[in-house]
Amino acid sequence: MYTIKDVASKAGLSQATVSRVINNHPYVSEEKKRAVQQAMAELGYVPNSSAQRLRNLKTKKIAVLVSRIVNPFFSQLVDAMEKRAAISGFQVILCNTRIDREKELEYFQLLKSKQVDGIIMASVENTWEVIEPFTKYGPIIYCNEYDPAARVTRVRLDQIEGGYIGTKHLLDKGHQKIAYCQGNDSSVSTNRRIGFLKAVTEAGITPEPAWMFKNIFTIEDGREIFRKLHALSCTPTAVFTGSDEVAAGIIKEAQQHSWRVPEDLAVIGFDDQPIAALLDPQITTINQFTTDIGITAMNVMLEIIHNPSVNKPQDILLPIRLIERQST
Amino acid sequence: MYTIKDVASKAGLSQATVSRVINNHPYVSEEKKRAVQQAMAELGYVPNSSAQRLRNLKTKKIAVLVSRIVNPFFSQLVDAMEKRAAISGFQVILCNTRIDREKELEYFQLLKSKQVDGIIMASVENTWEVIEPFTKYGPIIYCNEYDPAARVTRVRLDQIEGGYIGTKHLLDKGHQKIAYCQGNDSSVSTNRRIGFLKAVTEAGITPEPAWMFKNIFTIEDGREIFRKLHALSCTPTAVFTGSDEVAAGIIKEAQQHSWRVPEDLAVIGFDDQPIAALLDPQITTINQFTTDIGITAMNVMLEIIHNPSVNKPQDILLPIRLIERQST
DNA sequence: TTGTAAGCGTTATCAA
DNA sequence: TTGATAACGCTTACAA
Repeated sequence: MYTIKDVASKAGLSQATVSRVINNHPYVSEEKKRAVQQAMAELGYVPNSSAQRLRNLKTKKIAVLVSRIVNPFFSQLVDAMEKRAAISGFQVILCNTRIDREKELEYFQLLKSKQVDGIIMASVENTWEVIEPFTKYGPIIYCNEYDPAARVTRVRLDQIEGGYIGTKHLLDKGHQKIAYCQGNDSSVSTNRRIGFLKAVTEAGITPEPAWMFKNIFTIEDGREIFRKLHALSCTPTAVFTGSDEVAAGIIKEAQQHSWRVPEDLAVIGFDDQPIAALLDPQITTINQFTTDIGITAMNVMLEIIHNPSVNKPQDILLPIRLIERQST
Repeated sequence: MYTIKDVASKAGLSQATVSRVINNHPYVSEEKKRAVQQAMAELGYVPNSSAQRLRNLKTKKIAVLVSRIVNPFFSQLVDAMEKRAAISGFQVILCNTRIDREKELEYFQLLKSKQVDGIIMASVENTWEVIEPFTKYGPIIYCNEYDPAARVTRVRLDQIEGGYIGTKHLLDKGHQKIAYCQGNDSSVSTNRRIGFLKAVTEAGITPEPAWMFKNIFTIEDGREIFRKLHALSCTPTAVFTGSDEVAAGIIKEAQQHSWRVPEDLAVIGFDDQPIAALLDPQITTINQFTTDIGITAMNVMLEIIHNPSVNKPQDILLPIRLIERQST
């Protein structure tokens, strides 16, 4: 492995001059600059980034925490973030928490030990009390998560609105008996439920506890939900799922039990994943403009890193939209 | 930010002793060990990893290169790898090349500049001639890619067999006019084509050039393919797609043109992604045991990092299997 | 415009 | 069993 010293002696110059060339400093004569560049090329020299970081305390890396990378919403989000980051020469470290509090905490050490310049949390497992102490080691922002207690910048959708318009749509279609699925007790799920409850309450309906489900994430979870509903004496006529994957699972299982969708059971998804437009019936869903969220969040993070004084908690809301298809 | 110096003076000991405690060296008295640990805890000290790396030339990070993270095959693969890596205290850096040669090359700098301990290539854009020079900076292995010229360890599936059994299945169903889609000219695609050609040739069929398509990746690409086939005077009765996403696109577009699948057009996918079992008709596909590939590849990489002398090119083949559903 | 040299935080060698 | 100190490779005052 060649070092800056090797380049310097090969070019017959000092390390300082080589360093200046590497970092594009002014006040280097064209002639020496060329000599250095040639020496670097001949040796195939690449600066040791650990040494650079030790000096600069900058890593040009951003950690993105997601709970389930296999969820297309998250992989699309990470894709968008990575694209934006690359333009500014930053790399993304994918941190897959698997909905695990402890694992999330481990990832915070990345910030503490200066392995990343900032953290974007596209999922949040721990409470703000636990997370807050880490903010002094570097910027942390929330993306698509909302915790009223958290004093951080967040880029998000109005999930209350999302829960509301989705439920309102089912009510408008004449449904009175509506089941409700959600993931864990994240802010996203909690706010969607607030929206859901707001809509049904406005319609003068009392939500049925037996139709409210938690910790529902996957296609298989969706299938399970249908089997549970099917076993009840009194079944709902519609389901708000909070996820296209869950919706897909419910729909397939329902069809296998010879139920018609939406006639026997209306199902509404969330996210507008590719799958939503492919099923038969196509799934009515709520579009989150995933790419926009990712790019916006990364923009904010890069801005904060570039100019830490802008790191005042902001609340950036992006639009949300119902996409009516055939499953409702 | 606290350093080892702060811990040392707080504990009234030398930096060397603190370092020994951090690294679990022998010959530290229990008493001083406790003193150091207490000092570290009180300060909330975390070692600066850049400094550690500069000394050790170890990063505990592995770069995983994929061409499209939004492809569920890759996100599942990365998920499996990350899971295995985490068990050994390693982190995965997700490198999304977007099928871009230049971008892939940039990621190789990670190895050269000592930012990762190794690279797993789940996609390969450059030729072996271009990649080979980087192998002297650290271990590089191929995962699910096969280039006969490449002198690297590879964990892979027999893609020739995959192409063969998929095509054989269509032939067994009585199809004589079979179209063929593939991605770019990667080894995966190339080998599948070899298998495809082997099967049709054995059946005494001459492949029709107008039915052979390249650079087909997405659902939308699949839709486009159907429109192209539809416009031909002589249309095939079956399509080998090389991807469940592409298969899904073809099927949906065909249905929108009132073609029946599989009666008017049989379609076979690849990967056994969740989507394959959800469409109507469910997609016949070829299972790649994604999780197994990911874990195996990561196992191999960790072993090489742990003991570089084992880095002799091996060829590890994992099983492949046809999953017959309704689209053929 | 260039060079010298100190220092970033850690670990390993050597001496005590 | 502990401590002093020299690296690791790089950047940046400061001096020339």
